[in-house]
Amino acid sequence: MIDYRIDRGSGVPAYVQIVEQTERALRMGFLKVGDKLPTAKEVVAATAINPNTVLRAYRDLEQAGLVELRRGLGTFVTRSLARPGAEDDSPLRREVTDWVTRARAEGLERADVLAMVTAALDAHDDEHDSHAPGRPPPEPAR
Amino acid sequence: MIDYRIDRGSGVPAYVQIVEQTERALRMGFLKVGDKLPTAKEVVAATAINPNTVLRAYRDLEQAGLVELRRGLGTFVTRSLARPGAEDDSPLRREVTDWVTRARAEGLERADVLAMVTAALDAHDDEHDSHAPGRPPPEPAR
Amino acid sequence: MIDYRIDRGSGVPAYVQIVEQTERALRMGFLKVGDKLPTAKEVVAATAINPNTVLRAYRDLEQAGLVELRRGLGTFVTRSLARPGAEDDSPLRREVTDWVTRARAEGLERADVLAMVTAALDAHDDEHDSHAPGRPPPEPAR
Amino acid sequence: MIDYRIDRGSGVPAYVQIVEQTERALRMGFLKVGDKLPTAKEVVAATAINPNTVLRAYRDLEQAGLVELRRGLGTFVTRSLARPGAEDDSPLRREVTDWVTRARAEGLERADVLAMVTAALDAHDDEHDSHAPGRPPPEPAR
DNA sequence: GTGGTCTAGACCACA
DNA sequence: GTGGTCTAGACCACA
Repeated sequence: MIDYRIDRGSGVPAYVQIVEQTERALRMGFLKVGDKLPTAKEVVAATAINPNTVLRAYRDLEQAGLVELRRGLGTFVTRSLARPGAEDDSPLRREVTDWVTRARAEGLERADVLAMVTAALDAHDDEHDSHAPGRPPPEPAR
Repeated sequence: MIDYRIDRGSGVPAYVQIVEQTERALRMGFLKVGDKLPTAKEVVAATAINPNTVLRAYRDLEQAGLVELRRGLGTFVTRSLARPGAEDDSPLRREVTDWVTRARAEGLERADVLAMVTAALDAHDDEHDSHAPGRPPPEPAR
Repeated sequence: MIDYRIDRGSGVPAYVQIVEQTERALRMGFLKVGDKLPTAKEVVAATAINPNTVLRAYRDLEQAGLVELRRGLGTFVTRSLARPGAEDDSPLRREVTDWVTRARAEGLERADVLAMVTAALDAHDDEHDSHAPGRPPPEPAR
Repeated sequence: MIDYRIDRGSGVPAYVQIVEQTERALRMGFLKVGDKLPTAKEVVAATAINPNTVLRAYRDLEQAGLVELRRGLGTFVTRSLARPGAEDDSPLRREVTDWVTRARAEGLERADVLAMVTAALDAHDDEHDSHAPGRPPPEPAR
């Protein structure tokens, strides 16, 4: 069962953190179609956030077509975001695991690692089609 | 000069996005001590957000000891977060650039790439000291 | 400006009523792209429902791509649902106005009128393609 | 036998949908005094909702004086809502059937048709007695 | 001033 | 028991 962690000091709304963590789990295949998300009550017990906030996140996921809230039953995954290439035993996965291990061993913090990857993504997307999926295009000035 | 990109619709407050992007640039050494941040006016022109929002972010950065707001002059970096190991020409950088290129070539989206790295970080930190810097510790249940 | 009316005894959630009334106004062209919806405060003054409930409705409309919530500014229509054929001066409009007038004159209640139209729609859609847009297909038994 | 269709996703509670559909059938004369409603079991088979939900709706209809629940026998219509003017072969019925056919032929969706009729009703009732039966009076501001 | 998040708590819908 | 709506109120983000 997915284990949400809410970082209360990050400035990112709690419900956004739940949505993001759920989407990541879907992309990684950690959550599959039919899987049950934790009940609001369980999330409350684990994270000390309010059940309304959990439901707000689940509703957003529902409107994104990823889960279904069934009253009296629970919340269930209805769509996968799993990617070929991101499986547990794929070469890319093995490589990144290895790379992260070395980065951490060299003393880099979690934030350093994410900064390096983000920088690599930015550099890549600037060189290629800048409207690659996932990177928000620059906002036009109004 | 750092080029902020605000993703309205991400749910993350605009000022948080500015702070995060600035910190990443500091970690990567893209911004160095003495460098000038864009003026609020320039950011407004580039992102269509309100100058107050930019100043809010700069004040947060100032309180974190990273920049200094000099009235009438601008905002300047006062502390580096650059890491040995994250330099432009370090092996880790070359490897991650290469890895990202291959991941993108295999059709993975930006979000997939970030999900894979986050998963690798989570797995690593769970195996080692789970209170590694940067990863918020689990909240205690109340 | 659109004038919401909440029927508290209908069993239909208040936020759904706001969403439905807004969509109807968009379909009729009563609301156009760029138009401002009433502020939450104004709706509260007019309907005695809670501002959170209004915002819940506006958020749903935003996720449907119909409006944009701009903090500090208000909520604005971003997409029209206006239909050729439904304009104020179209033959269909004139005919239905006339028909409603006669139905009411014969003593039929609002609910009777809606029941007759719904019945006519059901009959029509059963004869033609039953998956015509707007009518939910029968749910498969599980 | 009346054929209930539950639109999950409409935001309208399932039991309200059953009540509304039953009332419409009574207004149209599709259901007459003495007619039997489907058993909860039959509705469950057709709609995949829980029998308790069906019973909840039937109890509401009973309290409205429209049906009677007879233990072991079933649920029976005890009162008609049929209206002169709404019969199958009335001029108003023929006209609305014709009008709906043309509206659909012009590409209008079910929701467009209902929006047009609702707009016509609103316009009519605003001009005449605004407390016409069936339209909820405006809520007084608090 | 306008929208946004979050909470606690009441009550409801559904299984 | 699980999700859903609504409220009042506190505090925040943004213009």
